Amino acid sequence: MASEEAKTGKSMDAIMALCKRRGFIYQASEIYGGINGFWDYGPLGAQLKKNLRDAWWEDMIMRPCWGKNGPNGRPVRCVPLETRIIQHPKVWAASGHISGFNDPMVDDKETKQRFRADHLCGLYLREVASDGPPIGIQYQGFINDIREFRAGDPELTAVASTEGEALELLMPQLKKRFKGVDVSAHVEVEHDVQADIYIHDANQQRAWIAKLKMIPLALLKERIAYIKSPFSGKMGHLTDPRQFNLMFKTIVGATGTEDDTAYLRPETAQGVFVQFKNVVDTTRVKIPFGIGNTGTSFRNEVTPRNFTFRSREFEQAELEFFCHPDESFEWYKFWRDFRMDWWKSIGLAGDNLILREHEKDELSHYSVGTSDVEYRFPFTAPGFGELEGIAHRGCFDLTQHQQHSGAKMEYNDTERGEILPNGGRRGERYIPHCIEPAAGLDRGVLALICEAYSRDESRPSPEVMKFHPRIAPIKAAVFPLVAKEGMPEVADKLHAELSQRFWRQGAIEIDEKQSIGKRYARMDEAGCPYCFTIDGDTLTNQTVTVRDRDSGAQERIGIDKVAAFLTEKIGG
RNA sequence: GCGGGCGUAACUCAGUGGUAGAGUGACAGCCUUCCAAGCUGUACGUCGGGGGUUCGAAUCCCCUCGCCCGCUCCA
Repeated sequence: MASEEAKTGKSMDAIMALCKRRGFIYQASEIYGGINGFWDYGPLGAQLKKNLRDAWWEDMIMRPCWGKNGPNGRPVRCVPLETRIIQHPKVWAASGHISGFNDPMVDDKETKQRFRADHLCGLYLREVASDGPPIGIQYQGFINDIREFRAGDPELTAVASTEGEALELLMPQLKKRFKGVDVSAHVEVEHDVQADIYIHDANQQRAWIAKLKMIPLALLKERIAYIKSPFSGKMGHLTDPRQFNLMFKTIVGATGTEDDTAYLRPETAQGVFVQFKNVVDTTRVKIPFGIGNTGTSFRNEVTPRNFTFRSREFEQAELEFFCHPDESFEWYKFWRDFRMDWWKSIGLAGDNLILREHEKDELSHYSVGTSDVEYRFPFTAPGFGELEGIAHRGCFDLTQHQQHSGAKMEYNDTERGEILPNGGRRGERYIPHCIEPAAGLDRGVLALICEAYSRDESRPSPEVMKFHPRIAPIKAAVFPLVAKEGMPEVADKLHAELSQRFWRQGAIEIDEKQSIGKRYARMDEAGCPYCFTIDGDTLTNQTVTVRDRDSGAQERIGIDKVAAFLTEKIGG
């Protein structure tokens, strides 16, 4: 805790206490003891999150990139879409989520590649010296090699779902090792769980050298440190096999059985890919264009922790931006940079926000580029936690769905191809590439809260939530300095006027209870940026004081200028 | 998943076998002409939950749930 504060100046315990006390975030099902990995938003948190979601929607869909041109020199075009949490189970088979997340998985710690533990095949090389048929002298060299390996430890490994596949993958390596010996011709697949591999000497004498087997889970668990990673080729680079059940199962239909199993989506993106063809066919969009989709997703996180950071139910704001393959890298860079600017614009400016380009070996097999927008949360400091990933997904997803569903995902680009005699274009058919800026709204809210939280011991109310005015859940408060001499009536009138004008953006509060200092303090904790106070002078000269949350400074403005002042500060 | 810590009022916490407390906050009233001021009063407790030991459990024991931290992990 102490080190946490030293690094960010902020205590997560204090932030969580404030979130509870002021109604930003509550534990889900708290009166029943809570439920692991789920959190609810209180009134202020719900409004804060709505403001964040609205900001995303406005800046990504309604007026993409604040009206800036894309790398093609034309305005960025995006349309919204709303797809279901529950999709046909085949969607998740096509996307790879079911196979990827329902079986014991092993990761290569170095290359970050993950694979099913039961797909790890290994060649077990035997102790040739102890038994087995004699082998010609010309092979002495590799026999010595073989002796270096202990029986039972897979020497060569591959990831494949059948032995046939594994053999294909491993044979080139075997040939390399047994240079000059024709190994492949003498592979005998005995049955579908293992294969024996032989070599032949010059006299056609056969010698058994290895057994290819799926590595049993028990062995994997016990000897994981001694098994070479099929990716890095090094021992000790594989994690223990672990059961991942990241997909949330559910059953569709009132009388449904296991046969009616469906899944709650782990990401909103697949709904967009699945409807890509419909959007193209029915809305006159032209590539390049984006499809945005916000909504709730579910993952059975292995370790939900760090307040709301890794919740099992969370909301995403994802844009799938489709473009021609040749232009995809330009768009990738464009979106990466814009998304960084966007987070800065709503208050995450400064050293706590970074853009991190993934290393090559960190990338998914289909991605040519991925960046994370990361925030230094108090609980990640001095490190950072991911807010948004901007991924170049290539044509992977559309291709997967084309293969699994049989639906053509090709786009007919009528602005490309050779020029025809009539001046038109022949057109070009291709599966578009996709750039995906995928933001976590709940993580965004948490980052905004952490960034906003500040303590100033010199103030009578030390805790202040310094939200950017655009996302602050309470936009303004109106106070009569004292609850008499006609001030409450003037305050009521101003409050009604401001509410009428700004209700879309957030709450406008009014408060006449207790001392003025206490009322300012309450608003500081809630993150309300501006307080307007009606005092004795108001009654004579029609001015009010505006108190700035962050500085505590006051200025006087005409009561009829308050709405204009707020418009300038909070937009709208 | 492993290890450690914690769980008592809305918040922060005291209470280690004998009548559940304090400060803050909230609410109401008085007062108050700019920063959690003062006075009076009020409300708020499954002591995380369940079981056990005991004449008696917030307190001791067992189980369980939740949160935090470290390791691990985060497609």
